[in-house]
Amino acid sequence: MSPLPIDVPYRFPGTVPASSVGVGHELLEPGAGSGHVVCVAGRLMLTRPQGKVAFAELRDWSGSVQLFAVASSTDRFEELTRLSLGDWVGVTGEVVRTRRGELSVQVATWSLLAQARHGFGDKWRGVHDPDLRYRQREVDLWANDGVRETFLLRSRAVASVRRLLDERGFVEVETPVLHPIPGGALAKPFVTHYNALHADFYLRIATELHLKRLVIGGFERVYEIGRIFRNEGLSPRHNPEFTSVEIYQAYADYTDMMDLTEQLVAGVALATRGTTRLVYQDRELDLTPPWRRATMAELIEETTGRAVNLDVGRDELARVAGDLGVTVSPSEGSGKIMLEIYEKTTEPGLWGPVMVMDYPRDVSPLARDHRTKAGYVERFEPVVAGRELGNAFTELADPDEQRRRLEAQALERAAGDDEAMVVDEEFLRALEHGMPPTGGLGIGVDRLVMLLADAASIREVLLFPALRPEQREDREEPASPDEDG
RNA sequence: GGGCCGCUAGCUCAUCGGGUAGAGCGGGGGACUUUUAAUCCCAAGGUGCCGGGAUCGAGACCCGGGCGGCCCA
Repeated sequence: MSPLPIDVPYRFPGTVPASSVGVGHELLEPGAGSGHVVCVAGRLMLTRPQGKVAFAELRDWSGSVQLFAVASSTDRFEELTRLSLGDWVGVTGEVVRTRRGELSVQVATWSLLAQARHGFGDKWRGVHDPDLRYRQREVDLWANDGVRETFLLRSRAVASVRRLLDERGFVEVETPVLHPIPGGALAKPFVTHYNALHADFYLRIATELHLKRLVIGGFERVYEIGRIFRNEGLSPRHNPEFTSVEIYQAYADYTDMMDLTEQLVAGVALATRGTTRLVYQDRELDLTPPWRRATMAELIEETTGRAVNLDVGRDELARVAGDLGVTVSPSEGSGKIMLEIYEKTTEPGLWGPVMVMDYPRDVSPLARDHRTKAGYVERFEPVVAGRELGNAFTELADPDEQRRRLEAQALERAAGDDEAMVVDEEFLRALEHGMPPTGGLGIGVDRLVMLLADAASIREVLLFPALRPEQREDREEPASPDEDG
């Protein structure tokens, strides 16, 4: 490429959005000028030089507008026609309509704002290689239609979650990401080292325990939107770091959280898509409240025709699991077997939305015993399109019972379950100060956005999804990081 | 970890019953005073992911590895 003399200005003030240029000029006749001079800036995405005139599509965040340049009236015309696709320019000129009727900015003066040394893929087909799209999202955003709209939708979805919760009197907080012991969920953590404390710490696997401590501290309605880290595999539905919103409401139980779930999800759908009746992966999905509510046992029986519940006993559960092709290890108790049967046979086929209620107690160490059903807890998961969108309980507030549950977890951990919880004395001490009856709800923000954006893969809704580090042959291995001197 | 699919020019993709590689776009040069993925002309651009193997001959076939996608664990 012939290097152009670059004299990039420090600022290019006074621009208007490209998509707004035509506003007020709808009646401009083909071939006519408006007398109205505007500044626009963005990238050149198409160029059509024609000798002594030239056309280009200038695209900015808002959309695009055609640039029209004429050798006799455009500053440095020849230089302008030598620009490459992807170059950033700022132009000043009159709003006109060309003879063919295209509303345009007729360039009078212009500045090169940045050069694009690399292309943005095929100008018609963009880039398709998933690795390239995710690794170089800055390219994907320009090359492929719809990508920026997805992330704009995500931004609006998160904003509407905040607005809906704020309207209901919830207070947004931020709690630590680095935890001395992992807690609040059954998951493997990432480990890091805290130099100042000479101790290993864990990236949080949930925000649950700190938020409950805030309820104990008097935050009766509290929530946190934040990044969660789980040291597990990558898949089209899983990214090791993802975003959750966890919500706690004092004096409420899980039925209240079901109401809140419906209202929240439907509200976000309305705010971002204008409707609660969506299409997800070519299938209708109606998020309009109220959603169906059914127990796990009912749903398993609907799907399999078999009675799967804690009353039938472990041996019978294990037998049914075998019949259904679900493998069970000898160490698993009734609750775990029931959950596995549900997850293997029933959940993937639940299109929903449906509130799946009443989980076995021994797989739910933070939820309160069901008020009428022995062995179960008051817990539900909202399930949409065959996967859980969240998780919610009537929270366990009794410190003695919580200690027993955590000690049981610790035994399972000692027996080799590295997703089991550990006893968190700080949390237990907080519970001893008294937590009122409380409902808690967590929603996976990424999965919610997938539904709204009709995205099949979580990577489509994460700007920079987790990827293996890029192999660079032209670069040495990074030296070990220096200790802070 | 297992199965299936893929990896060819900067991008998107072809090619073939094994005979040493093509197009469009982009980038470079040129023509063009109203284009809309402008058009036309010219030239450049490839260790066919890497490494082995059978073959007179492999990008194609076989084996191993790498990376990616999907499915399963």
